[in-house]
Amino acid sequence: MIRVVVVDDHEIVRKGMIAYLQTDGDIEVVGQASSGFAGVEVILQEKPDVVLMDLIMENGTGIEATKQVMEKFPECKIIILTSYYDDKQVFPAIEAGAFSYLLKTASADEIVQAIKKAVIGENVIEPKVANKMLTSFQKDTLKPHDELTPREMEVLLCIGNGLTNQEISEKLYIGIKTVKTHVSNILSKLGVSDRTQAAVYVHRNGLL
Amino acid sequence: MIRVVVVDDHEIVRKGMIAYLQTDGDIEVVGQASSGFAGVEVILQEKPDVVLMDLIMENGTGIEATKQVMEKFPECKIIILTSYYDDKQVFPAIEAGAFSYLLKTASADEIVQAIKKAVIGENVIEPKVANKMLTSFQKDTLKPHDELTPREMEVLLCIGNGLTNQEISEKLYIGIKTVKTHVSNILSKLGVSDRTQAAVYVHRNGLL
DNA sequence: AAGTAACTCGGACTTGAGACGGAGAGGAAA
DNA sequence: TTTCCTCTCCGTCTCAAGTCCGAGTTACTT
Repeated sequence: MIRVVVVDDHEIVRKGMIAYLQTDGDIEVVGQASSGFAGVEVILQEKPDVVLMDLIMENGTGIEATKQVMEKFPECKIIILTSYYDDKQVFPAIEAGAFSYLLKTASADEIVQAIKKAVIGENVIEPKVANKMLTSFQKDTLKPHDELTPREMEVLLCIGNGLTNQEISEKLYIGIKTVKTHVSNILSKLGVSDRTQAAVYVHRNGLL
Repeated sequence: MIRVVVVDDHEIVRKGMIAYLQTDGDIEVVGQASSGFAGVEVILQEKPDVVLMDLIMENGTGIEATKQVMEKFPECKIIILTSYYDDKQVFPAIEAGAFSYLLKTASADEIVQAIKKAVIGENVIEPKVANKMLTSFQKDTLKPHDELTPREMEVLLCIGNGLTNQEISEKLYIGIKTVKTHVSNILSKLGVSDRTQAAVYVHRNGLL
């Protein structure tokens, strides 16, 4: 039997969730709470295998509750349930030690599956959230030129080939003023101060 | 006996040379001429083993004579004798088929040795001329930046790192005017038109 | 003694580069 | 619809860059 605690300040959500979970023969709801503060008490007392935790609550956020639980009871698998995938608290929740991260748009069955996976060590991350995480992690290894627009990249490569603004404007069939605008944007995006350094950047990063 | 023909428009040189060569028991002077034109006639008639040919003569140059002889009598070893090592006709002479290339500053004994070496297939090239030939051959594989002075190379590498003239002047403890002078010289030596192209050159040739 | 090459600097000059601010057109997403 | 991004372009302005000229200094070679 999988021992579960449900923490959510919306009573209707909490009750409904519990009712559904009880229909599954492998799951036993051993506790519930309507705030993060109360949730920590219940969890530390019942020592459940899995916790379903709402992220946004009136009395103490899910983040704080998660942190406190992980400090004293790190074996616990906390599944975060939230309404918005672009919530700014996604990453703090992960950092706090949440094990899985689901949206409330997920079907009841998905939630059950997430609980069962949690006990065997598999975490479930909502695709859109996973995407956000991925791009976030990549941001550390993100090269400055990745934020260049396609047109700017074209111009940058021209600079890397030693072309002047005039030559670039002729090659790309645009005005020299436009080239200057692109160059200015490129320089500030790359964090360099002139085209020569931009050319050096191109070759140092093997863009050619 | 080594059969030799001497071609030189200066009578005193010709006579002196012949007189000296005759003192060597292995050499026999079988003909002489005071112009390239006449020289060809004598050579084709006498079929000597070796020819001592002056490069600069009034009637037909040694170059032309050498070419004509090599066409009809290629086995002949023609030794070019000239006064100046930086003569512009050095390479045309070699191309025409001259076998050895000596300066008139060479000692009489050196000339005799050159003759004896010629018959056994060894050619003798004046060191300075050889040097000129070498650097000439190397010029094909010579990178433009090889002719940069050490200081210019320093400046070029700075450019390759994206430094401005001001920054270079501070790094090398010289005036910005001096930097500009170096940059100008660098650009013309590399055959590029601005510092950006110079920076590209640096990276394309792996100078950093 | 004379020549050559490298390094240094000066002044005057032209021009390309880049910054700054503004702006319109088109497309994609909320 | 509105917002946002991209691409496009304009004018103005400042300054670094580069050219062209000359010139003085070493140091090495002839």
